[in-house]
Amino acid sequence: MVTPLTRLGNSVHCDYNVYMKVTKEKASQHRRALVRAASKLFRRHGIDGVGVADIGREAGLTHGALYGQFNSKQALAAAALTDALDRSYDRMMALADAGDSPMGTYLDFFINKPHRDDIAKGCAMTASGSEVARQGKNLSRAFADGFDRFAKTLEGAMGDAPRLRSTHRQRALTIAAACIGAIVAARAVAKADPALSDDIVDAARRVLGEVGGV
Amino acid sequence: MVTPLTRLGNSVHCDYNVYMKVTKEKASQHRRALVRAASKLFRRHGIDGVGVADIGREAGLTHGALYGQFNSKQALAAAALTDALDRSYDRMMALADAGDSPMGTYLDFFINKPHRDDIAKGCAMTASGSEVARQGKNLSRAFADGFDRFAKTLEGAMGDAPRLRSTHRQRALTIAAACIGAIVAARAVAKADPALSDDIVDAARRVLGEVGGV
DNA sequence: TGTACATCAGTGAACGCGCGTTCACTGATGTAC
DNA sequence: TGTACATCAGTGAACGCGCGTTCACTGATGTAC
Repeated sequence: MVTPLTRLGNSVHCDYNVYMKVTKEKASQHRRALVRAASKLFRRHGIDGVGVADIGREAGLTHGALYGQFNSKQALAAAALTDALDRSYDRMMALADAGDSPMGTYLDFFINKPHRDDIAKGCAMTASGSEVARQGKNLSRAFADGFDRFAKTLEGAMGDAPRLRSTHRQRALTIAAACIGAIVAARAVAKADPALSDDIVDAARRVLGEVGGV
Repeated sequence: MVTPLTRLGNSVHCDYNVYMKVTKEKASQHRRALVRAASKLFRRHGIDGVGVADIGREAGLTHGALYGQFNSKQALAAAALTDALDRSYDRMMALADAGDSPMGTYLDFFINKPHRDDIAKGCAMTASGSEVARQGKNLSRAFADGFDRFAKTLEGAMGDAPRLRSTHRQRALTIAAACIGAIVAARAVAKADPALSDDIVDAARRVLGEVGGV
C-alpha cells in the first residue's frame, strides 16, 4: 500500500511508465494536429461542449501536451478559429480563380445545403458566432480578421446592377453578416422545420445575389 | 459524528430543516421566475455556460425546484427560448402600432447598438443562434416558431420600392436571417474592432432598409 | 362550516462524472565541446 | 566526427471544482367528508 501523493512536500510517489521527447518537426506537427482537432471539435460541439481531453485524444496526444503548446484552452480556441478561417478563405479563393462571376461564386460557396449540414467542416463564424461574443479579446480578434477579409473580398466582387443608394462597402458588410445569419438560422430551424430551413438557404442565395449585383 | 448517508439500504440519515408547500399560484409564479431567470442567463452566458444552480438562485429557489417544474435543463431551455421570443415579439409589435412605416420600425427595433450591447435583454435568436443547431428538436422548434413569425411580420411590412426579382417572402426570410447575422457579427467583433462593429450595424440597417423597400 | 388527511412543490444532501489546469517526471533530441 | 549532457515536448496522476440529476423528506395547501 502506498500513499499516491504526499501533498505539501517535495517527496512524491507515482508511476511514470512513458517514453519521451520528439523532434522539433514532430512537435510542430503535434501543434498543428491540436489546432486542427480543436477547430473541428469546437465547430461540431461548441467551445464549451468540448473538453481538453477530447482535443488531445482527437490529435493522438494527451491533454497535458496541449499545455506545452498553448497557455490555455482559450488560447487554443483562438488559434483554432484563425486556422479554420484561413483554410476556409483559401478554399474560397481557389474556387474564385476558376469562375467568371466572383460574387456568384462566393455566394454559392457559402450559402448552400451541404454547408448547412456539415458544421464541423463549415465556416467557423457560423459555427461559433454567438459564442465568440462571450469569449475573450483574442477570439474576437480572430473573428474580426476573418470577417473583415471576407467582407473586403465581397466588396471587391460587388456588381452595381441594382439601383441601391448604399455604398459597396455597406452592401459587402451586410452580405457577409447575412451569409452568417442565413447558415445559423437554417441550422437552428433544421431539426424542427426542414422546409423552412431549405427556404432560408434558397432565399438568401437569391436575394443576396441581387444585393451583390450578380 | 454521524454518517451522512448510508448508501445501499433504505435507512438514511440527514437533516431536513426546511418548511414547505406553496399555493398553486405561488407555484406558477415560481415556474415563471425559473423561465425568466433561465432566459436571461442563457442569453448572457450561453446554455452550456449556465448551471442549474445558477438558474435556481437567480429565481430565488433551489436547483431542485427546477426538476419539479421541468424534466431537464434542456426542457427549461426550450421554455426559456419560447418565452424570450414571445416577449421580444410583443415589444416589437407594441412599437409598430405607434410608427407609420412598420418595416423601418422593425429594422430600427432590431438593428441598433444598444441591442448589440445588451445581450441578456436582446433577441434570443442572436444570443443562442449557433448553439441551438447543436441542441434537441424542442429548441429547434422554439427557434423555428420565433423565426417564422418574425419573417412573416417582415413580409407583411415589405415595401416594393427596389426593382428586385425576388419575392416578398424571399426578401423577408433574408432580412430576418440578416438581422440575426448582423447582431451576431457585430457582437463577435466588438471587443477587437469596435469601429468595424459599428459599421456592421449601420450598414445592415441601411442596406436591409433598401431591400425591405423602406 | 369544521375536521382529517392526502397531495405535491420545494429543499438540500448526495450521486457519479468530467471539467481545466498543474506538476513531477521521462528520455530522445540537439547542442557544446 | 564522437561524446557528454542540458533541454524541453509530452505523459498521466492528481488537484479542486462544478456539473445535471436523483431522492428522502417536509409541511402548508387544498380537498373529501
